[in-house]
Amino acid sequence: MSAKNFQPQLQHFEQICKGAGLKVTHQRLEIYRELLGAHDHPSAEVLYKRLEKRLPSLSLDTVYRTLSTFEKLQLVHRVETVESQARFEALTSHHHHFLCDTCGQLVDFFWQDFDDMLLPSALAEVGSIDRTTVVVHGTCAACARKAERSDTNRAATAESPVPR
Amino acid sequence: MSAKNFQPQLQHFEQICKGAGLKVTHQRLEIYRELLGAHDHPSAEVLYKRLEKRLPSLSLDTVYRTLSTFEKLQLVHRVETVESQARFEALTSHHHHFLCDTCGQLVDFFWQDFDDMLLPSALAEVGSIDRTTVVVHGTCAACARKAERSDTNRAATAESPVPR
DNA sequence: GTTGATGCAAACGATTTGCAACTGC
DNA sequence: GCAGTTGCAAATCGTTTGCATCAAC
Repeated sequence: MSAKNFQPQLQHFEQICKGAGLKVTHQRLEIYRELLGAHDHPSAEVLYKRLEKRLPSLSLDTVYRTLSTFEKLQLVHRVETVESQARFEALTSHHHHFLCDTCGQLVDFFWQDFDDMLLPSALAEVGSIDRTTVVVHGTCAACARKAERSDTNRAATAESPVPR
Repeated sequence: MSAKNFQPQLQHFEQICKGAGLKVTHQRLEIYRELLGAHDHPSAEVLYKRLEKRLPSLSLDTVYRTLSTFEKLQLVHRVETVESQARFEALTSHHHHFLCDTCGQLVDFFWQDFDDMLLPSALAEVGSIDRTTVVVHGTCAACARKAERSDTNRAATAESPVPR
């Protein structure tokens, strides 16, 4: 699976930790490495299950605590879903999310035209802005196939204007 | 507070319920009315606290159950935050959210230029799209004032391109 | 009168916390 | 060696569920 080494990212990781006065423990290193190799926005629990093979003594609490720490360090993002379980991703290039409201699958996508836009100027008085994401809700192809019913007008996709 | 009557919306509400074969109970009516008048995206618990003055026998479970029902009926939206508590809003005209990462305050804003955009065509193969929202993360003016430190370069706001 | 809705209490699942043992620096 | 970190167990919090009672149609 994740046979990659991620040398440059891991060096950056160590620098961030040391810069913040945090110890580079085995657990932190492995949790971060796992998240670098994961592209499915795993939850704390999913990460834990994957890691316990490599780190038998690891505890779920540590995964939770470590992810919170990483979030403060801006090493990972907590992803917005509407589920009860939070899901995480290591910081990579800026992207947006398609979220299947049926199965919860998250798909990343890029959207340069959006990233180049100016936000409405009215936001200036609301506060200062850290980051802006688009969340597209819908039904993924697999779920649509499963639910194939008499729904004929479900074809609204990308070549029409943004729905609602 | 919410002395408004919302006659037209409430009639629409009754029609939706009856159309779905659901009884128009006192609780459902009042929960919906409260949400119509609330503009702060209350959580189930907050709604419950506001309503128990008017409906002393109301139970929190009913609020949870009723909100889930409303969501299925597309009468309300569950709002994306990163907190543990879900927050709700009655459906109105389409808008987007500014979310203060410090205090959790949600501010609605409108963005016609965005709503008119075409989504990236690559999304067509991912699935069908129901709705698209922009979530702007940042620090609201009040929190920024409280945290006023030596942060000088916090001025990035609306007239610059979308961050990241 | 039926059927679905409510209130209550108990269960549940995700996340957090206090504390003693441990480990990186 | 010390401060920060971990693992464990217990607590917490939001939310859901089973069931008997109750109210809308």
